[in-house]
Amino acid sequence: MSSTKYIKPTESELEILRVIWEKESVSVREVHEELAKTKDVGYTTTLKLMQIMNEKGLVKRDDSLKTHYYQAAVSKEKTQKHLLGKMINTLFGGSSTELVLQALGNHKASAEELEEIQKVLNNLKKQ
Amino acid sequence: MSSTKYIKPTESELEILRVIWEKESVSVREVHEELAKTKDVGYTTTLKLMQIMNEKGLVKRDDSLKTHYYQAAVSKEKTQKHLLGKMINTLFGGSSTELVLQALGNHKASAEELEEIQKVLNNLKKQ
DNA sequence: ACTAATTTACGATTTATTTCGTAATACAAT
DNA sequence: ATTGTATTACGAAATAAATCGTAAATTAGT
Repeated sequence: MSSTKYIKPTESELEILRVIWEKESVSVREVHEELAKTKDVGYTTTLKLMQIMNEKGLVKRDDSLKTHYYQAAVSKEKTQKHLLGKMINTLFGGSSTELVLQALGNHKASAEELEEIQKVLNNLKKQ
Repeated sequence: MSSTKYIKPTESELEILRVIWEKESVSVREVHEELAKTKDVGYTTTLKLMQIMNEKGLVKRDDSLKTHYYQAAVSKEKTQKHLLGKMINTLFGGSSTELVLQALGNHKASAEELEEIQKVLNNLKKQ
């Protein structure tokens, strides 16, 4: 029954989520300041997007004070999982292995990272 | 100089590309037939999208005959690489390892697939 | 040549997303 | 209280993406 239908964040919403995930609770100004570092965008644009995200249920808002504070309502992990799953299906014919091989092939990982992957691999092999 | 600026396919364009990548050369009808299996969409919609994709340079078109034939102008591998890279950056903080771990954790792979991954991993370790 | 069937071209509409201006509101400082 | 400053609310405009109807063109069958 849980009816937790997944809401796919748009590109801009994702940018905002990334900032929010970094902190516990943020004001629009803080998010905007962060976005403005890499992007030329107006304050009210950020505000509007965050309002929309609130309506969609992507974030939660505490409006008890003048300055509203926002928190993520969707976890980074769940979102990653969903979008990754979608990509696997639409772009890698449903094969996570294909994606993993592609990712390993094209981006260099450190020795430590390789060990981490090895561990996960070992665990999977046991089963 | 090659000025091959990467064009990001939209969702619908990607659906079409997937069909085209399967075959060498396809007509709009073939693509549409394929899409219609999973999606309720009109023929002219598919046609229009393919025309747009042609303008964008995502596909090439042979219009020497009445029925036009389309080929992919962007390879599956390059597209995968680009979109994957983008996702790693925007969603996994630039760490391909994080993505790999997430992918391995959430989708079950067969023993053969695990071996394939192991091989790649071994190669990477050597270097 | 005529008709029917299929295809492409064109353009309009709809829907989603992004953007921002202006007004209203709340608070702080004086 | 009045003024200034920062914030939110609202709505509209701009842009991008997806959809489809209708007309024109091409080909095949008769």
